This record gives sequence, structure tokens and C-alpha cells, in this order.
Amino acid sequence: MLTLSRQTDYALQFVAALTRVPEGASLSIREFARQSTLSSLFLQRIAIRLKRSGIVSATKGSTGGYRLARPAAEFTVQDVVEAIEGPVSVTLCVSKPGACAFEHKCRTKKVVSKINYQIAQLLRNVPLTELT
Amino acid sequence: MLTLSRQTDYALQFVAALTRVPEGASLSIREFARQSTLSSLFLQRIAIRLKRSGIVSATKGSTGGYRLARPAAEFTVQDVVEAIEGPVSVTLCVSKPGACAFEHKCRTKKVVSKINYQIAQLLRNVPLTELT
DNA sequence: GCATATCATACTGATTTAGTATACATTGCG
DNA sequence: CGCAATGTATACTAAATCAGTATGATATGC
Repeated sequence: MLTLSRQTDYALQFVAALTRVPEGASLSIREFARQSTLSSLFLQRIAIRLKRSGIVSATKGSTGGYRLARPAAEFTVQDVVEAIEGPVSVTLCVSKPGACAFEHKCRTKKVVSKINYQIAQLLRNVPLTELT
Repeated sequence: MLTLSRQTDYALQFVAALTRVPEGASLSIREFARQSTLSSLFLQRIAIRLKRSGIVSATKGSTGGYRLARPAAEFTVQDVVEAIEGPVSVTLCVSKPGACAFEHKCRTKKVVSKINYQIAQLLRNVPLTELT
């Protein structure tokens, strides 16, 4: 339905909060959950995906938490979306060539691919600094 | 997941075929299903939505079928998407103000709204003539 | 009258997604 | 050391969405 999953939505909220964390400090899931009234259990899975994608880094222990792995200006909304949902793919045929039996005589694929590319590009033009 | 439903995909295929129907002629669901190997039952629901949105018009009877309600240049991909899925809404808060309890202290809404608008605008820039 | 269209509604099964539960591992600090 | 706070991992459940099907009604041309 051309909509971002709630996980991605929450991920953006979380990352937005991280852009405000001072250098050297960190933000724990519990603390962010308290601020945002989102489920901390749910946020955990999201944070881990962000970590695996290299957007945030984490430290364990009682004073630990998450912080951006690099300055906010170096990441874009596209990075966050891709970390949670995988590559933008408006239709199946864009991401999985051969998945559609009708592909060889399909007249819309070219246009759809172009739209897909433009949407990804659009997301790439929004750096995380805009979320602050 | 930022993806179009299969219904929308099929709707675009169908509309693309309609752009090639000569003035005065029409294309039946059955005939199009034969060409495209898509389910004709499934296509029916889609065609009806397109009709309700004024994109296509229909005539019943044995020589009936569908045709574009106006020239292809006057419709865009956005019209088709909206006919099937409703207004583009990247997150809930864009289409239903008040649905999110966190809305008043949300830091991402502004950016997300902008992205939403840009995506809709992008789709509006693709006339159906490009599907031919 | 019959074949071929569109139109309307309802149902089912599969897939995805949100959200929860539980256990484990690491770190800081008294 | 021992405890509390943190992240990490996996598995599960319930709700929502979506694809696809079935059936019947209504209109039209020949």
C-alpha cells in the first residue's frame, strides 16, 4: 500500500532522538521508551537491526545504550528504511527478476522501475540531520 | 513496506492495455485475462474500482468491455494508485491526524509528510501515455 | 432466448505485521 | 563478588491485510 511499516516509523523516531545525543553519550532503549511511550520490547528488535546495518553502535552494561555510528549528516532516511525493510521495491519484479511469469511481455515494468528508483533517490536526499 | 499492492500492479497493466484500445472500441476483462494470464475474477474487482474513480468507463453486453474514460494523457499513475489504494500515506499520521498518541511530541512528522508529498507528486508526473 | 458482458457481495486461506515472553550475555559499580 | 542495568537472541501469539475464489444478479447485442 505504499506505506512504511510501523517498525520503520519507530526506527526514524529513535534515530531522530539519537541525533540529539551528545558526543560520547548514549541513549538506552528503556530511556527512549519512557520518553516516547513506545513498547521497549518492540523497540529492541528495531535497534538491533539498526545496529546490524551499521547505523548505530551499542555498548552493554549499566551505563550503556545506543548512539549513531557516525555523524547524522552521513546517514539518510533511505539508510534507515533499508535497514528495517530491505531495499525499496515498489513491485516484486523490481527486486526479484524472474519472480513474475508475465515479465517478458510486461509493459509497465520499465515505468515502475523508474518510479522505484526515484523514490529511493528521494529518500536518499533526506539526511538524518533534518530529523533534529 | 513501501510497496504497491498486486492489485495496483495489475491495475497498471490493465490500464496500459487500455491505452492501446482504439477510439470507440473496448477491451473485456476476459480478453485481457487471456493476454496477460492474470485471474479474470481478480481483475474484475480492480476494473470496478477503476470505474468508480472515473478512470475507465464500461459498457455491458456481448460486445462490451472497458475503455479509458478520457485520453491517456489526462491520467497519471497517481490516479490509478489512488483509485486502488486510496491516497498515498507513508505513515498513519499523514492520512489520519490524531490517530497517533505520540503526535504532539513527534519529531519526524514534518519530514515524513514532506516525503509523502514528494512521492505523490512523483507519481503525478507520470502520465499513462508512458505505459504504452 | 442465449451468449457474453459488467456488477455486487461474501468467503477462505495465506502472508505479513505488531506486539509479547523468556532466557542469555555483558558491563559498571559499590 | 554480587547486583542492577544494559544489549542480544529466539520463539511465539494475535491481529490485520491481501490474494484469490465462488456465486449470483443485471444488462446488452445478435
